[in-house]
Amino acid sequence: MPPVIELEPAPTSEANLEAAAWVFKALSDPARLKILAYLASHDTGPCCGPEGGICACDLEAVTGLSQPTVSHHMKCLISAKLVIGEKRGRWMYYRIDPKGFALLRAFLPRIGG
Amino acid sequence: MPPVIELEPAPTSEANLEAAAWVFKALSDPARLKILAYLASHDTGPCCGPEGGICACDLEAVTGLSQPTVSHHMKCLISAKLVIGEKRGRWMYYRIDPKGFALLRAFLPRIGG
DNA sequence: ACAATACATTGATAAATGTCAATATGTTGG
DNA sequence: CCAACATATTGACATTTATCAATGTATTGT
Repeated sequence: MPPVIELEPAPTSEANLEAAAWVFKALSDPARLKILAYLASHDTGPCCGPEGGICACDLEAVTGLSQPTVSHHMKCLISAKLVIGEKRGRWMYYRIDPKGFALLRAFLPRIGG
Repeated sequence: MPPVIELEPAPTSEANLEAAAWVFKALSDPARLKILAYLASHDTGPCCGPEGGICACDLEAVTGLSQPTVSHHMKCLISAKLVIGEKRGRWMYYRIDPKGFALLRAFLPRIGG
């Protein structure tokens, strides 16, 4: 169960360590990094046309993983506030969520980065 | 087994995804984040005096974990190039390794950060 | 050389994770 | 309403992970 991810400037409290750890864990899988890299570098995918953006089936193609596995990864990325999912019609469109990355940028200096 | 972590500017190749994922995985545990935060904010610890720096037994006190568990975590952080360990006499002294963080800073923009 | 110290390694165990097949849910077109 | 489609959820499984107790290794002080 994901911790509640607050976006405060954050002392290094226990709760903040867990929130940051959760974001890092979401980033600790190559498939999820590949998904993020694709989202970060494409506004549209081949599946659902140039209108919508990037949908789940695009990400199946990008990763070579099964549909349930992609769905699982997206849930993980969304829970870490790294991705925003928006349902339009039958499709889920995904895009980068800056909130998780903002948390990372705020947290990294506290651990040496 | 950890991937070989290269420090090249890095296209989003499979090898680079795995290297970055390995660093993120090292950061995905609250105990390791607490260790890094301590290393980043202290030049010396109470155990081995003001001379040496921060040794393993300092980190046992900081984390409340057993000695083998701390040793395991340090091995993980070192393999990700987030920490440098130096043995002096009986003690292992640890400090932040900038290389892992440099890899992160180079990689984050590729995934939306 | 010996005892004590500091850390590493091994072995064991419970919990979490990534994956897919099967199934369920919700949406659209006819 | 019904069939087809896109995605989510569930269940199962193998793998990985975090943890500690027990033991091993290396270094120091006497």
